[in-house]
Amino acid sequence: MSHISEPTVRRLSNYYRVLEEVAAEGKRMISSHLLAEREGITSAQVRKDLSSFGSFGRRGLGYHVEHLRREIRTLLGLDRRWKACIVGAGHIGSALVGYRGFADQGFDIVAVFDADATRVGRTLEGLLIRPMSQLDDREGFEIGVIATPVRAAQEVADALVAAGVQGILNFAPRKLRVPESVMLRTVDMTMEFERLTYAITHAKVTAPGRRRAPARRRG
Amino acid sequence: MSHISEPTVRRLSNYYRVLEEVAAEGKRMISSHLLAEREGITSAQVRKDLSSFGSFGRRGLGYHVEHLRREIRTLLGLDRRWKACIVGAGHIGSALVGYRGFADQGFDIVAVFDADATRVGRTLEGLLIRPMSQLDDREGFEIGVIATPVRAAQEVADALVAAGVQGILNFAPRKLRVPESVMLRTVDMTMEFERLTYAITHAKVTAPGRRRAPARRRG
DNA sequence: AGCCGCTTGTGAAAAGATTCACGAACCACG
DNA sequence: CGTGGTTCGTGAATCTTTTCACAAGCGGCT
Repeated sequence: MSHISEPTVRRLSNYYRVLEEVAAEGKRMISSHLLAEREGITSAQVRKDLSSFGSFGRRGLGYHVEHLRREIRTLLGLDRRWKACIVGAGHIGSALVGYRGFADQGFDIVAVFDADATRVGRTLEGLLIRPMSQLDDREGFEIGVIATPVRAAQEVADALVAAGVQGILNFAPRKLRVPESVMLRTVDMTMEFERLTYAITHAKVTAPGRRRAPARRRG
Repeated sequence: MSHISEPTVRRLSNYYRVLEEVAAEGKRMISSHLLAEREGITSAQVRKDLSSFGSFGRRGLGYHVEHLRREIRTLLGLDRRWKACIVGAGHIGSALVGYRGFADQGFDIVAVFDADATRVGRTLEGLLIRPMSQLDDREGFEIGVIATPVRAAQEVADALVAAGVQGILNFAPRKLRVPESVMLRTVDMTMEFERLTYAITHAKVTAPGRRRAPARRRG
């Protein structure tokens, strides 16, 4: 486990998702080939990815679904719960507070802050919207979510850093500056839209050579 | 412009964002070095990316901000408006309908559909929530957004394809199958969370061997 | 004009990621 | 116990992306 690349971590999440499905289907073991087929990648990729963390499979048998699932769970840091707060109670903030997917993966949203005095005092999914002044290091937030307009994002990031968070999930479409010790991920939905319109715009004029899917293995 | 890599398109969006900021600051020209600095990448990367689409800069001067902005705008397909519909009027769907960032980039959400009869008939930001049965090819939607629970996602994708969309933006955490002619982008927020917890979990171990820990400051 | 300080565009080199291919491990079964 | 049918783990090869480094173009100045 000398160094793990970004793509590998992304795929780890995908494998985890597939393993949950496969477990629900009642399978005990799964081969790298089957796992790969579900993800549309090669089996060698699956084995390389997993082997960079340890030797989880058994030759001739494949991977034990439940065991591998638990290993990945631990690798991703999902074997515990995370205490998070959301800053910004607008459209996106509201959606995130209500999004079940987060709680399901160990993400406990325990506070919501907003700079807008007209929102403070109301509740969101039973959670009180509190003023920014109350965002400090006394509650031990581990993760902060930025769901504010872009102009407030850097300021909020600074406040979250001051509050001692270990990681920030930023939904504002701007690169933020945080200390190296604080992990940051920015999810820019506008950018996803742009990547889609780029693909649509350029798909039309592309010759029928090699396009998206790298390999259409089975018919 | 033989073939453009995914990372290049992603960075194109970033450059576009920076150019908007720089234009707002009143600058006329910008060098690859300055552009790179804002993005935390190398200037060679910027030049390579841009030069793969054409020769937009001037030696000795840099890039003309307004001109480059327009070029990228066209490249990304943002020089026109896109007619989109959203399927799923839950938390995420509601947030997307209300999100100004989309309209600002040329994304017109003209319809919202939901399978839940109790939601149909209500309005969201002044937009009527309509039954799935009304999702067909008569309104010429170009882009479909999936904001439904994961179990409905594939079915909705099929319906969107049948309705003739050219691209799908999927917020359900599952890989979907669509014809090659339909562009698909999946945004999995749960995965972003997992990547963040992975980073936090593994950052604590100060990479033994690789590089000397420069910062031993506790955050 | 000629020189200087900059900056782009781009082959070549380096770094990084993916795929190939094969030895080794494993179970089943006679 | 040996043979056959699987499948993992992994070095080597291939493919992709990034970085380097430098010729060529540009404006300004003398």
